[in-house]
Amino acid sequence: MDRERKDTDRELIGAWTKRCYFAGRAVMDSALRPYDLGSVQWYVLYQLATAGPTMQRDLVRLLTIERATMTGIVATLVRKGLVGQEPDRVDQRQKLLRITATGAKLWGELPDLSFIRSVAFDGIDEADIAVAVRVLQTATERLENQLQKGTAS
Amino acid sequence: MDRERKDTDRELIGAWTKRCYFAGRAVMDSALRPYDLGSVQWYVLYQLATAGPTMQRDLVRLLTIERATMTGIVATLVRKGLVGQEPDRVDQRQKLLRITATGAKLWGELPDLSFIRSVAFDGIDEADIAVAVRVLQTATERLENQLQKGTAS
DNA sequence: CCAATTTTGCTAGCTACCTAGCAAATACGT
DNA sequence: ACGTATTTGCTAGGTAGCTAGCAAAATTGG
Repeated sequence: MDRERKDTDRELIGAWTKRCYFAGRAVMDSALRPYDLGSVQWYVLYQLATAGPTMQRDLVRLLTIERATMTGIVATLVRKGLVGQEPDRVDQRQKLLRITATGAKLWGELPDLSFIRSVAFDGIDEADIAVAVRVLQTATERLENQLQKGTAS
Repeated sequence: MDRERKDTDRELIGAWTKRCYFAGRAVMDSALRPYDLGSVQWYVLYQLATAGPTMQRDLVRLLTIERATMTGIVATLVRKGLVGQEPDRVDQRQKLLRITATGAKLWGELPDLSFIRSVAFDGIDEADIAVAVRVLQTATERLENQLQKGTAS
């Protein structure tokens, strides 16, 4: 691999990272559209259906998104009647989320989404995937670190 | 690498792709916030400052986003007075975009953003980056393909 | 030359992300 | 016990993405 190729990959990786993220979301969104569910709404439902009632702030940590973002997603699910939200008994600041009967019924009707991962990665060398994960993880950690420094000023 | 590790990487790559994309955008957004510019607004300005006046629909293809998304971004830049938008002489459907004097002035004041790529990828083996690009590109192409099929039904 | 099709950009309405700043509740240190 | 932190979730306002459907302009095929 010559020098030019190297430079090109460094320039391309950002664009492909973005495009891959949106392509995956597009397939997921399109599979969920008949059920009027977004990709993150699906994930919240998955968590509540699978692990049982969960504190909103724990879900924030699981998804690594901002509290304000979660507020909106939960509000949508509550409005649709799929999720219940009530203050925790002992810590009144926290909200406990719990899937409703309607939510559980919908969850049971949803298609299996594992085909998405298969479509994307079947047949790709597992070692290559491991390398990709390492690169993405390293870059992410450095960027998040940089953000701390940049914001701290 | 054992079987468990393999499965784990396949489960992780989606999450890290998303997180890496948002981490990069966060650093970019934070560098541009003092100038009241978003990351894609920056890219449009970059294109117009570097390559000269450009047709809106060509920019749509360059960025691989939807026409409706571009409409909004251009509207914002026009509202801020940084970009001019006028119908093309020969094809009245198309809009020609051109950086304004104000836009060019702002462009001249913007900081160099190449530090972002350096922070993220300096010191990472170029061969690993190449592998990551290949994995992301392959997955993206397959997912975009799948979307065609899923939508065509 | 004209009808049908394609291209382009728009609006409306949605998801999902963010920051900034607020208020209430809890935790902590003296 | 009490004042100061910190934690949690909220609102407001902005960016960037999407689909669906419209209207105008251009292209294409008979």
